Amino acid sequence: MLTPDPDPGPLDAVEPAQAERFSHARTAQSQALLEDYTEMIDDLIRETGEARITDIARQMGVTHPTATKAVARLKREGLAVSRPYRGVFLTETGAEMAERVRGRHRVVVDLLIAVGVPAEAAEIDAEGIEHHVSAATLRAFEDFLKGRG
Amino acid sequence: MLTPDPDPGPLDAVEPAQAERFSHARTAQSQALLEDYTEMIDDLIRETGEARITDIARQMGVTHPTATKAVARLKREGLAVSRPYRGVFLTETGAEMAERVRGRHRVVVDLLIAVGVPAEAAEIDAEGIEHHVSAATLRAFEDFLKGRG
DNA sequence: ACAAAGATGTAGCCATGTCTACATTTTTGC
DNA sequence: GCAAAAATGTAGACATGGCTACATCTTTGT
Ligand SMILES: [Mn+2]
Ligand SMILES: [Mn+2]
Ligand SMILES: [Mn+2]
Ligand SMILES: [Mn+2]
Repeated sequence: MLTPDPDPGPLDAVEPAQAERFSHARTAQSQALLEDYTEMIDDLIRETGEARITDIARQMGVTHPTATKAVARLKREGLAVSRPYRGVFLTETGAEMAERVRGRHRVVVDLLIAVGVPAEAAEIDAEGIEHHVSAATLRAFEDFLKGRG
Repeated sequence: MLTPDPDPGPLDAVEPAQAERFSHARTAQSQALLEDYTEMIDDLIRETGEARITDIARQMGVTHPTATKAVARLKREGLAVSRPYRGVFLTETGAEMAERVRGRHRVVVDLLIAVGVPAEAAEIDAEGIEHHVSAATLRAFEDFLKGRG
């Protein structure tokens, strides 16, 4: 192809950006499970003093081997530690993630409610939405909420 | 355990609802890929007259075997049809999904911008957020936007 | 018409995340 | 202290969604 641009068509210019967006969304999604488990384990520890595999599984709505595998991934990624037949604990990194994720979750729920989403729908949808809220978007949400005191 | 409620703890009441939310988010996520491919194939057909595997792959930012597998799933779910070495076409069901998904995507982007999210961040984040926006939330978004002329 | 280039198909690898089934360990209740 | 119950571990199946490598078909250019 010696003429590299034989009528680009309306799509060619937008293509790379769109592909990048899809790719970005896939990456965000791959973090979602880690974020949810981390936040939830932190919740369990705060509220019950420990996070057992059974509790984690029940809270996530999965079977216990699924929870075990998820915790294995958390450990592999340096977010949690655990020893056989003992509870799961967050590393410092994990605790920081839990902190950050909890705050973002709350802001997302509040934002949804602030624009008129019914509370129950806000709670449900936020659980998925939160993982795709970037730092820039989070900041905008916070500013919007602030301007409503 | 004869005493089935030996101090419920603050968490037990909230547990089932939370598990249900996580479960709901997982289900929504399993639809995300179908929605994105369907919308995007419809875009390609509108703008270039057809949707070839290579174009689909490039637009999604994946390799062509990945696109082929995704299209196989679309066909299996009754959203698309295709024949070897020919383009991909949407069924009536697929076209309806594309229509719905396109509208929701636009509303999500507009809502994000309306609450102050920078346009580029809105475009990026919407690609992931959209799949977790329920009918109730979408309606609220539309109402909010309406009340802004 | 035909060779080269491009598009598509297909096989098979890997990682993730779900499950069921079964084994083992720990905790509980008496 | 010990048997039963509960919790945890582990194996292995299945589905999904990425990828590379290679085979085959179609389109293009001369
Ligand atoms: Mn979540
Ligand atoms: Mn959350
Ligand atoms: Mn999307
Ligand atoms: Mn979209």
